[in-house]
Amino acid sequence: MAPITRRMTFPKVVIERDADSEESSSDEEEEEVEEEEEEEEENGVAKSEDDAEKIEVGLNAKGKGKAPITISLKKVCKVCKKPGHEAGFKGATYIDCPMKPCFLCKMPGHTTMTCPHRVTTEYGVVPAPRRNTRKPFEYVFERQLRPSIPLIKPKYVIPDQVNCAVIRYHSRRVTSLEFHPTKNNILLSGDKKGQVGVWDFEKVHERVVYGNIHSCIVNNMRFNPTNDCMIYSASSDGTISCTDLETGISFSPMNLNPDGWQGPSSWKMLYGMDINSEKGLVLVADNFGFLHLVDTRSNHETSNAILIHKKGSKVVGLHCNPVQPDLLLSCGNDHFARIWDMRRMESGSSIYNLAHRRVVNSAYFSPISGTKILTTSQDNRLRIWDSIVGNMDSPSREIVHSHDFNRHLTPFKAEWDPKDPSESLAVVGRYISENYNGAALHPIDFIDTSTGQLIAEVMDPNITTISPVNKLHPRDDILASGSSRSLFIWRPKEKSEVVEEKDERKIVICGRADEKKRGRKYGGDDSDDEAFTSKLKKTKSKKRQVEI
DNA sequence: AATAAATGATTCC
DNA sequence: TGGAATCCCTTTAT
Repeated sequence: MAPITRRMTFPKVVIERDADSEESSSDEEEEEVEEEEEEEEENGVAKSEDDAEKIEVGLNAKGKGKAPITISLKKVCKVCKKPGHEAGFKGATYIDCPMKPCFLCKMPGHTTMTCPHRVTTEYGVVPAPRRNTRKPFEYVFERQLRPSIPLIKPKYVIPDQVNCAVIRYHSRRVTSLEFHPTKNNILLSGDKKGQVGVWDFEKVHERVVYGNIHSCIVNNMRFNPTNDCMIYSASSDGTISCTDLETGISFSPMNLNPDGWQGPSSWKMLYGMDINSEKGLVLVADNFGFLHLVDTRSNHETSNAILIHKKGSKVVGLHCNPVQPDLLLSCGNDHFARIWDMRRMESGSSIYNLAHRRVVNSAYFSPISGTKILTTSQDNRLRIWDSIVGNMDSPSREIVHSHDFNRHLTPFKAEWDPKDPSESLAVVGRYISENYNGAALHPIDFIDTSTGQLIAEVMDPNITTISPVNKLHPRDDILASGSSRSLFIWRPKEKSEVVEEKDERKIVICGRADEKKRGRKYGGDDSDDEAFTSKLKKTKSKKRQVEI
């Protein structure tokens, strides 16, 4: 092995193993340890006989004259740097550092393994006991107020099997998804690089990627309510683009960086965006706390920007109420979601301010009545705010759920199922992994927000990456998810039951324009690959697989 | 196969 | 107040 040849040139090295000895580890030591880590590599499991052991390595003949270098080699937790335990993957199961608060619920005293909120692998298990603030008379009250509430919850149809996919469709990770408002089989996808994809997932191979619409992250996309062919997109390049999907030709009704790059302190980015069709407005919000309005007819900014969140903070989400066009919901990095009356939009005039403990990744009105709000916060909690039953001082329910990653991944956003008449089903990707039959997978969770129950966790052994971006189809039982650079379409399993052995899922593996041609994992060339299953299974990641 | 980089909120000084 | 340091389950390319 390489280390041996390398050591030939080194002076005599003395490695000291003293896992049990009490000695504060200094930074310099750790640097050195890296150098000789191979000694322990072979077996991740602690070998107790190695403790307090001194190893001499090196060439005595050549090392003569030079002073031996002594290296202290201790088994140390990579998280807290303390000896006695180790955090990290053991096979497909992650072992937490016990010195840190729970990675899931953030409370001290236990790890995710023993967390009362831990999601188990069985469907429908209540993740945790949690307070129910609603008294019985409130339920009666709710029934009187909203007699349309179905008495019996409909049975949820969960799209839980990958039906088709485009692998490596985008050149960077997927950041936003949108279904076409009328054409049932068209999915729009935006990525971190600014590209926008249009995919006909019924005819799996029909796909287009437009690369010249934005220069960086596509944060949000909306169809023009009066013209199905046109989309608006908001990007971190500071522009809104209006693009004709047929031709790919676009123009920018708004550009907040007309003078180009003047440094990070002045560069404006657009995040939250929504369209108010009643008022003919595109609403966008930037990374400095401001809301901007663009008239959809003139395609020009209508008024001055309004400060709606803490000055200098990112406003990541905007949502217009589906029933009351005057109501606007915003959320952002100042740890608040805020409700506004569009008729009186001025700084500080929000009707309600919904407090969170961390950044609020998303806030959505419930899709049918618009009376409930679902928020996703980086404190690992989903919250439901019910304007009819509860007041807006505190959420009517908090659901602990793992989604707190804030770099490298697109932020997680829990979204309502637009088809659920009871307005309770929500979908959200999960960050933390679970050992599923020896593979560490990150499922996509379906949660009944009225009970906090995990209704379903969907996953596929071929998808080893996290799926932070998820969208439920407005009419069909279809889930679209963006995982890293790939797109997946899920349908209910029962619909594909006929083909149990012969898997008919369609996967298209495509390269990208700027990708270097080199040996490909998935074999073949950039052409489509229908018989994906066998190939994918051969190449699927082994890194977190354990022998069973 | 090992590693670095991309990248963003938060904390600390 | 602002810049630097820090941070637990990533993903990708080299």
